[in-house]
Amino acid sequence: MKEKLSDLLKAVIDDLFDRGDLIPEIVKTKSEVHGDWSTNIAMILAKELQENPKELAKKIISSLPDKKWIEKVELAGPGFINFFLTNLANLNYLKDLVKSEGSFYPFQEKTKKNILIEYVSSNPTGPLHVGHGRGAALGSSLSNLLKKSGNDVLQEYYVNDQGLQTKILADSVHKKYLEKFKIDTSKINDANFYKGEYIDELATKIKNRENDTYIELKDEKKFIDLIIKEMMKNIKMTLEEFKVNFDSFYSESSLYKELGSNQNKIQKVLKDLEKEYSFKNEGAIWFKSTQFGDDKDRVLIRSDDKETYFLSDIAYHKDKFDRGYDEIINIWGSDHHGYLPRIIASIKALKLKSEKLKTFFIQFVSLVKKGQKTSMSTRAGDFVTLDELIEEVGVDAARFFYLAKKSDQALDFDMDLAISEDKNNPVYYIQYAFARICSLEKELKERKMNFNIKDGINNLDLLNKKSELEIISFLENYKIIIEQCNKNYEVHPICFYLRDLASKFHSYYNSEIIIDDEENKRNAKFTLLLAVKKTIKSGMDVLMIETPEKM
RNA sequence: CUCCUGGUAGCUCAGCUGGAUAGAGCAUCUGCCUUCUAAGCAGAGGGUCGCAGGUUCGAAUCCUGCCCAGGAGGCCA
Repeated sequence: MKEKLSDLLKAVIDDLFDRGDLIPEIVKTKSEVHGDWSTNIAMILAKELQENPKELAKKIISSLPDKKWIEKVELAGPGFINFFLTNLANLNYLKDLVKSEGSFYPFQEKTKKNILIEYVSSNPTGPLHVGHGRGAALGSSLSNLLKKSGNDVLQEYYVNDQGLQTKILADSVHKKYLEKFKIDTSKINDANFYKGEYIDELATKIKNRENDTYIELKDEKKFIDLIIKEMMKNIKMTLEEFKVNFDSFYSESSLYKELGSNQNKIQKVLKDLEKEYSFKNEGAIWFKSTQFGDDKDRVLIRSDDKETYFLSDIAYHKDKFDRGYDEIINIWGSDHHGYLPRIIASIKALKLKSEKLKTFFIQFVSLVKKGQKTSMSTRAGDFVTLDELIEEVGVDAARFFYLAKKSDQALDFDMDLAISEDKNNPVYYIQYAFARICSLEKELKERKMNFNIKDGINNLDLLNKKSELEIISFLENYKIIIEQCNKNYEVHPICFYLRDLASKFHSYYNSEIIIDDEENKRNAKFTLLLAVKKTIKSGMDVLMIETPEKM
């Protein structure tokens, strides 16, 4: 409908003002006194043409061709043009929705994009915690959204299996491992070792499986690889449980592999940068990132000749660009925001198109229980790992609560609310709406009545109560929300929309007998409910949250 | 000190790419189950959109300054 109105207006504006390039903004009205759709185009033009907006609006309105689907057009307020459509026209969206085969999704991108999205990428030095969960939920749902909209999406996890932290991890496990053989480890300085229970568990596991093979570390690299592999195994299990499916795990250490001609991806990128944008100072090699807007220059090779994490990350980003994506999305924890300028600087220095890179930041998560924020420390009783959170509140609630808030805002995760099984909990509230519709369909069958969609579609005009017209109109908002989400790379509006839709349904359910004695009306009502059901399913599918048929 | 995020109802948050009377939910108060799931619904009260300026026909939304909260500023990752 929006498109039809937009085309209509565009033609008129081109005619009157020779401004066919102007795309009029058409919005759904908030109040019915303003009609169904509205545009502020007259006020926009007024500014440009230095004319009275009301006069312009009048001119536009009188030039609009008569259409049978438009009931009336009104000039309102300072120059709004409000469109009132016929009830029949307002049913078009609903009809298309109901007729759609299988699952429903209202939006397709005009030009398909090839997108790489990287998220979670937590260091394999510990299990995923509740902070990672937020990135996991957002990244997977966003990927899903973009995919459904017709893009090719590759989801990638960057594994930091290289460098100091991995060595500390391996040493931490090794110490515990030695202790299993009653070997004296008191001389080992474990001040910065990882301490969690998982370290001990891993040591036990390795002892049980490999026996005393690693008491003497002849091949440290092999031991580190083994540890990382085990850590990643657990992380992958958690992700799978959380419905997060990566297409690719990109290992940092693979960047160090020789490509032939005695060079790896890191050395190659270093060479590129050294040509113009590097200098030596105090034994280290620096990148002149200040030339590209960074606050200070950054070290690429430390004075002990080791590569910095930054350098390998440049190589990683270069590789992402080389793989030929139209868009490269990073979802990072907000504590990395200061890191972005130097990455952008490196991309520019390598003469790559930095606009392709979109980085989104996720703010911190704190858990709230009985009104108290629980600290993120590993103290007993605190829920710190994602596994524990899932066990406590379930996958559905966890995903919803993560997703229901703008990601660049700090999240207070209300555990008690997430567990509650009543209308206070939006997840249950939405799922309950879906289950209620399913239950009605079941009840209909039990009463030996069947639902005839064709008949329902033909009798939709019988739905003329205020509550019915409101739902019919609101269904179309879903399409607008989905479009907006694609444009802004966000999913939280879907959560809010689904809650509102569920609310409108529950209200309708309470005010109307759905299983109407009158057959035509009954079919029309069930057609409307089918549309609600399909829309809830569609939204929940994007979020990857279950919609049980019975609760 | 510099740079990011944010500050909207008692609480948790939408709205922020400028538009019509600022929206939800929770909590509070009042009603609704012999009727398709009360895991629900209807109604009421509740606001200097942090503060002060500016831009304009119009500002919660954009700009500037200030206040408050959280975060970031390693040859760590």
